Amino acid sequence: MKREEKILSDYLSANNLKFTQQRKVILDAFLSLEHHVSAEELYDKLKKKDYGIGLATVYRTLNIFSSCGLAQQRQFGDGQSRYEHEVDHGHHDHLLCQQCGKITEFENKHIEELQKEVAKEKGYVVFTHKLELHGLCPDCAS
Amino acid sequence: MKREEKILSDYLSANNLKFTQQRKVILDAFLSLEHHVSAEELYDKLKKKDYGIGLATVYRTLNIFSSCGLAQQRQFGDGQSRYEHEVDHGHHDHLLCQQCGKITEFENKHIEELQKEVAKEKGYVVFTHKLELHGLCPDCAS
DNA sequence: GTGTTTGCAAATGCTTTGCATCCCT
DNA sequence: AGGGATGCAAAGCATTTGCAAACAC
Repeated sequence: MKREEKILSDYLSANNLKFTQQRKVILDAFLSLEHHVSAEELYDKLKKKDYGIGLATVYRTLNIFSSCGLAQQRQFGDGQSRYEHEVDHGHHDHLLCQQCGKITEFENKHIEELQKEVAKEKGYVVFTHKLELHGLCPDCAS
Repeated sequence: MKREEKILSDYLSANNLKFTQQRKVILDAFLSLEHHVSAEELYDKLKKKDYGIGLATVYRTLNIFSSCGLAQQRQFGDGQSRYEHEVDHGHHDHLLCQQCGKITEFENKHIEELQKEVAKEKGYVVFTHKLELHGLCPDCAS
């Protein structure tokens, strides 16, 4: 059994929820897609395979994935939520192209240390952060 | 005439738009409120004064403010947009309390320099950025 | 005057919910 | 058997849009 499947399965049984066909199918589709998937995109992918899974179920399932740490929900300002895999995919931030919509990930330990300092100065206890750099990707910039 | 009023007035005439009563009233109310106002909050404030201004007009006007640089639109993930004054209020980032919703601003030149380095490494041209630190404010943390 | 703006209500787009039925455990 | 899960359609929100009347220039 895949690691992600075990995480989901454990979470479900711990909360008296059920490991249904749909949840398994949606998990596989979610993992097979690139990062930053919207509910609609996931639903479209499933529709092609004729599983008869409804959009509402996709939303409900993605919320479960968020709750058990399999996915992280993000909003980049285009009006819809996007979901990212969390397992085997450590924390990172995003570069976003305003023209073509491309999303590039990056990580910078030094920035994160400075964030901690800022939080400390202001007396905050910080659990997570979001950093987005908006501009043009290499292709669109040239 | 206030500086903000001149900015709006210039923008409107440059675009063949009109400086209406409503736009003036909404501008004053916007400036009088704290930062990070939602359209609904601004509308509620105006409703109390019985100007008869509709919510649609508030949205339309806030979009104009965004276009002429008087306001910046932000989404903190609670499902609605918030608008900030931009004039006399340089760039900054945010600390957000998950418990009470308090928003604290900060600025850190060093972090911004590192962001530029990251962008350069990845070949991006960056125009703006958003950095949010999510956690507990001093009051809620204790 | 004329073309923009307004308020209202209706429409939109994303997401959630109610409900009868279905399916895990 | 029984309580959670599903699909569908309807409801909810925040935001936008269509339209006739009102207004700025």
